[in-house]
Amino acid sequence: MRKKVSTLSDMAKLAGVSESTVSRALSNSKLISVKTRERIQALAKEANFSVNTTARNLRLQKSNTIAVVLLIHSENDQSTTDPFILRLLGVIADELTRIGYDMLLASHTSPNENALKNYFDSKKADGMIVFGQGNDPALFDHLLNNDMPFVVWGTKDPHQRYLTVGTDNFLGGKLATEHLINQGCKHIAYAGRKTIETELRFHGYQDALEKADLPSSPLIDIHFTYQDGYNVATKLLETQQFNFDGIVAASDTIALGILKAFNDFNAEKELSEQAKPFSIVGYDDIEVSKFMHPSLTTIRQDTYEGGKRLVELLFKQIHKKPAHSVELETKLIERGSSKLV
Amino acid sequence: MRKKVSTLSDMAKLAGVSESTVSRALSNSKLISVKTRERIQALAKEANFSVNTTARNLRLQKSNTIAVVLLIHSENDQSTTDPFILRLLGVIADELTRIGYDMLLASHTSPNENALKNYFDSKKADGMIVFGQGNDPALFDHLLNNDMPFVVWGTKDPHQRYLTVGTDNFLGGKLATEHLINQGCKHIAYAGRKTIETELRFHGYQDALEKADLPSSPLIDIHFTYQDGYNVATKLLETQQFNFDGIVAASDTIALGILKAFNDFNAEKELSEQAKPFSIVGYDDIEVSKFMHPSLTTIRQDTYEGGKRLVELLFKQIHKKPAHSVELETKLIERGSSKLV
DNA sequence: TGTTAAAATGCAATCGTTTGCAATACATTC
DNA sequence: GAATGTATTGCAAACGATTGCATTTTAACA
Repeated sequence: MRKKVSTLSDMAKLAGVSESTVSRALSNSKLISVKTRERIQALAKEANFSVNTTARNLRLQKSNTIAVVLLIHSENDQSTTDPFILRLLGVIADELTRIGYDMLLASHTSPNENALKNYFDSKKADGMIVFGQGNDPALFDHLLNNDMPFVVWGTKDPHQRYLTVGTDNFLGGKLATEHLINQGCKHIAYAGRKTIETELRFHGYQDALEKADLPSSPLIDIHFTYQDGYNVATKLLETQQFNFDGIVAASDTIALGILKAFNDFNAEKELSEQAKPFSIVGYDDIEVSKFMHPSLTTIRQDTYEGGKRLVELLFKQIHKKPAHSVELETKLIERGSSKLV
Repeated sequence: MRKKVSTLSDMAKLAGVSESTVSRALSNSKLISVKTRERIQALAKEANFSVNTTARNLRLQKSNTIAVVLLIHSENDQSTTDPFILRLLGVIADELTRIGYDMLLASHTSPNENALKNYFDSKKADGMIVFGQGNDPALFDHLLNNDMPFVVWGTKDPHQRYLTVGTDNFLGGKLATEHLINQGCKHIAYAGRKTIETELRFHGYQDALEKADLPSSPLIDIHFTYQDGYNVATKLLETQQFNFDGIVAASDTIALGILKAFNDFNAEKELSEQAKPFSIVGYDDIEVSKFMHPSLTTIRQDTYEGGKRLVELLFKQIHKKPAHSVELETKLIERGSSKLV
């Protein structure tokens, strides 16, 4: 095997020209004659040479990398487990790969301004996509003040100065609830948590009930996981506190957990002791929801569209073009789980 | 706002010392007196300074980054959709973050040796974790020959010289099949594809049947998605070719797709026309499998353990320590879906 | 063939760190 | 106070690419 050529200067020697010429030839500059350009490109391919991105980035003062940051706010906030978030990450990865950018994935447990800012200061990333708005509205101010490009997945709020991509959570909560009302449900509960990102879903739920003159129950506090949905619902069932004919779940995972708890519970009971069926609507439309039996009625948050828009919006900022938060279509997907009563 | 200090030289001026001193102080070198060291560190914190990683990496000839590469072999091989892979990615991201490394995520549609090698040549990554062994055994040779550290998720094979982490696919297929046999199934089908990674599952299936003197059917070709499981099964049901009392599915997604097809089919038919129930075992144990009704019997591939081992094994290589492929525990998780007959 | 403009190439500075070595400061001892 | 040794610090050369400007080559024309 020939001595490996790993730098521009190696290539220069190999081709008998200067480093500048090689550099220009490889970037297809028309300063270089077509003949030498092609010759050098062929040579590079043959020698299996590719420029050192680190050096290149240093010189160009950019990183060609987008940081995707998961802000973890509590023990139970397992973003790296959530199928919806994971799917969204997959889409983003595809998008970034497509346009030639690298994706840097990191999760932060106790996020602070500097941790985020550091991605830019240390020139690790040219832009950032953040999951988890959290409860610290000042968290993003540092970034904003130094105009570092970033987008947040989540709810748009007039008070926030940063850009977001997400569905209309108020509308989502409302659509879900209205649907259950139309199905004839009278005692509708809301299962989930009140995070900044999802609080509006709960308000949408309350609003719909109010307009229909139906009572709203206090929120059933459940983390966004299958397991917690299952645990909490099981407890309610066992203590006979599970007396709803409709449930609005803050995520599909929660909804599926609850459904499972219900099925398991009834499976072990005599007919007389069984809990009564109920209708349920989820949120997200993760892929598996369609394949449950009964399939899950839910509010779709289109992951493909969402991922694309996040990237698109981020690059608008990077290129200093005008940009506005986007609200994805917020749509009820009607399936089997809401026809159980 | 004071002029922002963004380089070592800025810091040097600020502190009234040389760049070298700042550099050493920040890396806690004992060459620098404790007093100035602390002073400078405080100053850096206050000025919100952090070293430029790009420059640092160039100088140190490393990237502090691990590339995670998804090799996509066909249109239908949607790794970025697969819940099992996505979950594994989440674990890896957590692990890498924990030890202070960045994770670079990329998918490649038409992988070739150079595309992979390029991550090292261009100094983008110090190591690589690969998903998708594919059908080109020579694909990794370039990497091996230039001893670039990488690990592959998948099946261990004596012919392969590279390191892998994964379950014992032969055993997995066998356990799944034996379990169905023990449940009394007589006509057991295998649903999935024959990729390098999973071919052994099929052989395990065949082996178990052979040992039990039962006939094996030809493989039902299904891509590793819910949807394809659903589509193919539906077609079989409609053409009355669905006459198995047991199915070994090559993934949980396939299994769930099939179950759904079955449920949907029977829901629209008269009792007399309904397809007969069957037992089914999946593969992976994705989280949702536990929350199906009936819950899915499956072969667990522990994602947490798997992710940790991948990272661990990779770093053994990076640090030039002896390393061997690891085979994760391959275990049948018995649940409801295999007691249907 | 000589002159001039245009095309192609090369020189050298720069991006922000780290680190071997040289240089300075300080403390210690006689 | 001189001499020695030890702690601290600074100088300057890398790391590998890009690019404005200077320089050379080529082409074109008289």
